Amino acid sequence: MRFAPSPTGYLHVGGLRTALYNYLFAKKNNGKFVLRIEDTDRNRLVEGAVEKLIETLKWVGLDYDEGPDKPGDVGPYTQSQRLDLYKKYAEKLIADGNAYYAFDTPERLQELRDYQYKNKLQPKYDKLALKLSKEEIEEKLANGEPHVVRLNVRSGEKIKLNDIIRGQVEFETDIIDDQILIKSDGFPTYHLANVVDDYLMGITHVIRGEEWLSSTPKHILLYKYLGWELPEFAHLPLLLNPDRSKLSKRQGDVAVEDYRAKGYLKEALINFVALLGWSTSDNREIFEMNELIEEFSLERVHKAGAIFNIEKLNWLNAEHLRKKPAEELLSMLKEEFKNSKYADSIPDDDYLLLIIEAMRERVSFVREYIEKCPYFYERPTGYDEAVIKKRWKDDSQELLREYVGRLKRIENPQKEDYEKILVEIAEEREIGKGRLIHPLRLAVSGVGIGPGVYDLLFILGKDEVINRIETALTKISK
RNA sequence: GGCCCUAUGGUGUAACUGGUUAACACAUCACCCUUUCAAGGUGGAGAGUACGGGUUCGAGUCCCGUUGGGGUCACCA
Repeated sequence: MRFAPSPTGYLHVGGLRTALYNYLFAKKNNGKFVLRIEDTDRNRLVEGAVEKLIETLKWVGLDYDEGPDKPGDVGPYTQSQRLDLYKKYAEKLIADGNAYYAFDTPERLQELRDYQYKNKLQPKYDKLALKLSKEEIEEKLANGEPHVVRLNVRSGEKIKLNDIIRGQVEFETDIIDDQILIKSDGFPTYHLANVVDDYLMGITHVIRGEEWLSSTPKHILLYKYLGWELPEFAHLPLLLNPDRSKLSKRQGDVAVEDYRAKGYLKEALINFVALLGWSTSDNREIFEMNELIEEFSLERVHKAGAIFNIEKLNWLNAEHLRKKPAEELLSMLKEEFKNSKYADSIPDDDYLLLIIEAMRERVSFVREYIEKCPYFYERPTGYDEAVIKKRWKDDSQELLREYVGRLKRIENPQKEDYEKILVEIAEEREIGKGRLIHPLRLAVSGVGIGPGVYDLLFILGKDEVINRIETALTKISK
């Protein structure tokens, strides 16, 4: 198996899914997963793209057995380092009459296309170069005339493809163009390079996006002309924008790096992307990587394109986040703190651990451990007006004073103590606990929502609670 | 436009080789729980399976046609 991206700067989520399916299939079948860099387009090279790609792949946990930075049996893994190989096979194709040199100028090709377009003809190369005599070719080559190598497609044949996902697909060779195999700069095109490499690297299953389906017959022809056995093909459905067009940058984030930066967990991203076009018969939703490996099968990949629905990703993120052990959340949270406004005063571990448990069911992202409960890290800067209006009663002042009074008498109060004194007051005065709970929460946190009050009070601690209530008593009025 | 792929609620999917009122999850709404907010639980609304024919006792599942969507037609991958 292999994942063969071109280094254009970032890893597209569609690419992530392709990589994932390849990875899962390889792991499931005890095969190898190879990373190959397809950098044969010199015009689109992006500085540092390969490193970035590798880093991202590493982050999501798709480790490959062999790749540019992980030498193995079938290297090199970067196409620009395999040029002689492509040349060798191109020459073999030419020698066998299955490919040929062509010397057409871009202008002539453009004119040809314009003519064909105007006359509603199939746009294809007209095989003009095939009329050249052997001597003419020799001479042009000797003169160093710019040239390409084209695939010689005979018309009137049928190419049958048995796609694992789509079943049998047929193409007429008449509509297949004499694809350029070697460009005039000496680099191969994707078609040649990918076939040569897949064969030489022993790739048994080609799993790639559906956008490759229509050029597959060209690849099949190459295998045939080279006398090589065909690999299995599986063309994955595309990932779509909400308007059903191909997933693009214009309508949101498409780079894995973007989602990482936004705080999505790799577990959630992997889980989500796995479910875009694949499912188990019981419709299970939550998977860890090892479970995906266990369950995955190409036969259960859906055929139609899938819309990238961010709401479900958010839900999955919350699910995976909640599953994490406290220790792991702690280190992630501390990392998050470094980039927050509290970077200079990061609370100690014990304190954060309490918050983690109190907030666990209330957050979907790590950063929300900070954003959703700033009152754990600083005193309220104000009090929610709507909550004051709704919860602050005539007796609130007095009740809170009473609460503070009793709290002061307790040495080292535990969570139960905070509850006990509240219940006592409520019972003695024959009022509902809510009469106390809501003003208390407001006084101490400034807002009307959050973890259970007793948790809240206990975490803040006796001194802080007393201090905050006293401050609130001077500030809240109605 | 040619060729190819494709079509189940708003979204992602399920429904063994055709056989009960088309299931699950996300989102949405209501209720319960917790005197908060979440999480959790329960229930509701939401598709008669793009449309039209046909085969069959019976079709989301098979066949034909139509329509919609997508991909591809580069010296890009």
